[in-house]
Amino acid sequence: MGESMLGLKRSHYCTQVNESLIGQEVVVMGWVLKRRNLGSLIFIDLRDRTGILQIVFDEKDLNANDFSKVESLRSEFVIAVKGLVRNRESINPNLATGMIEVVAKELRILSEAETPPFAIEEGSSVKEDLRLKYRYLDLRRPDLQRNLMLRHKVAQSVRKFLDSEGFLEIETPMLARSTPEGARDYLVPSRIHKGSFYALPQSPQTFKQLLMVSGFDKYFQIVKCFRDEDLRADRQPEFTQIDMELSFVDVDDVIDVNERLLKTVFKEALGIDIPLPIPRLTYQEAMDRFGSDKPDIRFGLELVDISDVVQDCGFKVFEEAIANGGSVRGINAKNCANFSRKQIDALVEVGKTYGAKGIAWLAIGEDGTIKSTFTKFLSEEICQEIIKAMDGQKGDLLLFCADKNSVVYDALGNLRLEIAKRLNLINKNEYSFVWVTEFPLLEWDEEENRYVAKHHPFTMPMDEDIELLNTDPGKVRAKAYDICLNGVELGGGSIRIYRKDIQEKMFNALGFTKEAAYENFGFLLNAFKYGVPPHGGLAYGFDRMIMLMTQADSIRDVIAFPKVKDASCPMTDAPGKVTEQQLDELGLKLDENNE
RNA sequence: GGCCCAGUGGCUCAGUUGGUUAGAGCGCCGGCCUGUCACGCCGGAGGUCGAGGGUUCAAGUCCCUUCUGGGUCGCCA
Repeated sequence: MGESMLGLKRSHYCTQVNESLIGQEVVVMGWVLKRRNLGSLIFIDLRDRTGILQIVFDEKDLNANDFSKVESLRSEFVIAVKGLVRNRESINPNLATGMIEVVAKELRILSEAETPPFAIEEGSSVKEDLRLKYRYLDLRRPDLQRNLMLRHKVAQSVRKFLDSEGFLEIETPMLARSTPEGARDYLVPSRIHKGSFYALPQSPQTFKQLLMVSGFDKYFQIVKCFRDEDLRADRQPEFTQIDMELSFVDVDDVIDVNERLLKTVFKEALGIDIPLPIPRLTYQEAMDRFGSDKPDIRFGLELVDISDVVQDCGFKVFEEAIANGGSVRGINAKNCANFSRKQIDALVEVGKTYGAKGIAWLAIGEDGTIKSTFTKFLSEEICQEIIKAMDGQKGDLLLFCADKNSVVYDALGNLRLEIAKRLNLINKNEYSFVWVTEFPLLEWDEEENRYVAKHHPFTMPMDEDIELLNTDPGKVRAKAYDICLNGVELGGGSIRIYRKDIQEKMFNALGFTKEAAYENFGFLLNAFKYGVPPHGGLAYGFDRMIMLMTQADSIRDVIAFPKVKDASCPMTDAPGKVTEQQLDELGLKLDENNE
């Protein structure tokens, strides 16, 4: 920005103006946040990305022409001010620059502004669609500016740490190949190869493995990924991963470098000290205790398996669930026996949302009397055994789910979160990390009637489970791990298969023929013929990480230009129609319904 | 695709069992004001109550349809 164009050159950001500059001349530039017009004395709060600075315009210091320019100032005008820094007559303790002000000698209106459609101030509750339509204004809000500045800081911290550990940042293609398994791909039609499509990557997974084959040894990338699935508060169709891969490593090596990465980044960006080592739970432990593979361990309310106690209790719902291979588990909502019937029904509804046919409950009154939906089917003795197993005390509310295990975990795991929310058991300022390890390698897909990879088809089974691939694939545990923070899956990864014989067993278990495997992953399988190091890696959801660090309610608050729920952009109106000519060039035709 | 919630001046909201001319705060416009910082004081403009249909003597309010946004389940290896 040359002096010739503006006539002035900025000397300081707003909050760089401080008491050490008193008596000196400064030039500041920014947006008019507020004006307070006292007649022949006008105050302006000037805003830039660093904060707010008060400017004073005194009629007696300026000529009439200049002062009428000051009177014309409105919110969001962009101005340049040259003036002297001085102490304020009355200080404002709520402002970082509240001790001083700039008394203006010269004003340039660089740009006028219409009245914005909503007030640009922190914490104002403006509706989401309006904010996103005028995202460039929304982004002027100090909270969003802070979020994006923290995002920058974290990205730099990650780069610095990984560089110091010998990682190389290498870019991988955005125009890639569609692969089966996993999320729906965003497709990009090829003009040259009519009828063929690129896919935007769901992750750089195969490319980073190929980089290991090439010998790059330690790779990372902060990279956009794309998944054409429905959106959520914490899910966008395009999002950013911190992606990494290392050669000559096993599970503990990947965990070690990532624990140090997290510790460094949280220290540098937030000043928070993460104690190492981060606790670990196996997948099975996480499910049994918390009903979730991304457990929030900031509070108790753990699940208790009472299947042994109730397997012959006489209550059909419980007995049948166990007989069908499921279980009966419960959680003890401490001191919630006084919940109203309506409150309890609401909890039951939560369970039903997650597939439970019902939630049985038992309330132990302060006087020891028991209110329950199901004890009438039980003997007094079994009833007492259940209470004992649940550590039920006077005032407690016990909630039970009986079903196949996946439903029991899901229903109680989410009920646990709901109860914690209602009882305010969660300390918002606590950052509780946990590794979840030993994930199942495969899970049964009811629709496709076959096993599918829980992580991806290149995930290494645990050494002691490899033989099970042939005999009992569902029992095979993988060298796969997730890092969870406060009940959110922050990242995940695995050690990859680098041995041909194991990869063949894996494809076999997945029901892939050799031909199908080569059809989809031939380039990777071919590469593995030429000397592949043992390798593994991990990828973080970068947006989610920033969301947790900023305690934002939505992932949209940490992304500059996010999409709304239907994956469109209210500001640019993307996605949009294209011309006939564009379609012709691509060899595409829309059907009548979509023209 | 299912379910839940919300749409009332520019913004955020109130609006009773359906009942005169639909209100408030902020913002905006004009005037006054030399120490404000949520400046103050005076005056003013601004609404087909998301849209369409229905019930009714009468609809912001009740019913149906639809649109928009948010949340969630399915989905997301």
